[in-house]
Amino acid sequence: MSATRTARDRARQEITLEITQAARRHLAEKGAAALSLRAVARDLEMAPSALYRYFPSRDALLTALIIEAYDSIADHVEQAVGSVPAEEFLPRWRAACRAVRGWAHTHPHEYALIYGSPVPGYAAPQETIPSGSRIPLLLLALVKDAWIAGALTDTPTHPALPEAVAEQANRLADAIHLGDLPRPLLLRAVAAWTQLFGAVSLELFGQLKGAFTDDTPVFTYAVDVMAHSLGFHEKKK
Amino acid sequence: MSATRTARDRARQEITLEITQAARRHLAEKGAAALSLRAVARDLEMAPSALYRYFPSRDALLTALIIEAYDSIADHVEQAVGSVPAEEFLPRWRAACRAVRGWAHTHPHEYALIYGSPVPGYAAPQETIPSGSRIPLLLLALVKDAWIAGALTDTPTHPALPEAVAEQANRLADAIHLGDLPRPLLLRAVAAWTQLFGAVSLELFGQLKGAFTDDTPVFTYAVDVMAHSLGFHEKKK
DNA sequence: TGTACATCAGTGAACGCGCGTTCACTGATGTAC
DNA sequence: TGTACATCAGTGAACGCGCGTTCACTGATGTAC
Repeated sequence: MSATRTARDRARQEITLEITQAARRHLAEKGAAALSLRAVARDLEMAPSALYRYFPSRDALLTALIIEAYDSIADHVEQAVGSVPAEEFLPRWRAACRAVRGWAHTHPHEYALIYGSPVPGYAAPQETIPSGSRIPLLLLALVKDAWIAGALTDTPTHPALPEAVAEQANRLADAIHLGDLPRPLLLRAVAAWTQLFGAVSLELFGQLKGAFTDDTPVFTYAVDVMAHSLGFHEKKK
Repeated sequence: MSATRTARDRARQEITLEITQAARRHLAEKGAAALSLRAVARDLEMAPSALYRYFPSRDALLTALIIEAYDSIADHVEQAVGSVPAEEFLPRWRAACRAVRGWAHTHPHEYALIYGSPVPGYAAPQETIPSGSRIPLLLLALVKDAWIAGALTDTPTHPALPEAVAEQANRLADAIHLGDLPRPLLLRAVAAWTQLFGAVSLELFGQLKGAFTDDTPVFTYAVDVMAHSLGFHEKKK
């Protein structure tokens, strides 16, 4: 029967897991470029050819790791946001940003794999999109929730939206069901997203080296400036 | 005499140039990871070992390319900014941002080399810092000039600067002689810088894929939002 | 429950590739007298 | 100006490395009767 799990099935699942775990360890320690099938096989004391029973190619293994990494950071952010009461919008926003940076710092190579320069000779397949979209969707949802709850200060109307921008904003809003979320707010949320990842990337990739002795307060402040520009604010007591 | 240039000297200089040019071509076509000494040597129809007369190692060649790339983008931005009258601050800002994105689009692999994930096994030496700092310094100078000219609207004071942030801002201002440029303004300029590169990187590295059908107007709008948050504005006629 | 065959995991050797770097060498260019 | 020696560019072979992938194979597990 189809529900019966044979010993083979079970072994297969376990070993697949062991392979991705070993691969993730290599990725974490040396980075994506140093990740080779042979190295993973050595780690597991298998013949290199044995891995081909589990992954059809190195690229397939890479894809699995990319999806894992996206899910790992998204889980981390979700968990951080979830630990703040739902109506505390500003703290939720801060928690999300802090979680992105925190994960990046504890998983630098994984971060580089998904948000750094594309791996040479590797084209990310469609399968990575759902996991890769989780964080931007989460950030947009956070903004939308706050807006619906009436918790944002008046959205700035300046600068006015040129036609072409409004069109792009409408398309995106339709695609991901944002309803009538004000378009300037939507665009600011996208900008906040780009800034968040820009700040983390520049820091992690060494571009900020020398500018500050401690990047943390600067990042935290930048997050608050972003939050402010989105209309988040401290609750009145 | 020391001023005399022998044929050997001249040849050496020319060939060094040919090597970096060939290397840059490889970099532009296939990316940094595919850049090998042997491939460059093949291109120039030299023995691979001959390159060691010009560069002590592959890493030295990479360093040369990194510096070239930083200088290339900085030249491009400087030229774009320079072609706008000095007192037109908002147009200058827009020109700078557009130039960064434009260069990134025409030189994607070079952009990835300098602003993407660090090349595995390669640690950027100190020598790259002066060239790498040119753009941030240029952006900060632009903001400072506008401020000195009194061309910015009142700098927002909210959110207030926590002590730790003020300290970092002061250090940076001292280090690069920004005088009494208001600290919130300075920090917003840094944030604008991170957003600029964040937007370009996310777009170039494929994270925005699917969100918009045309990224240009969205980018342009984001630049104007940034400019607005820095106090840039259209001149009154 | 027992047997015959099909499926599948894993092995080990091999292929063909490209890489950075070293080394002893040849021959041309530069320099001191 | 001419000669003797030193410097340096470039060659070609070699070293040692690691990689992804293929293939014919053995032996264990699963399945149909």
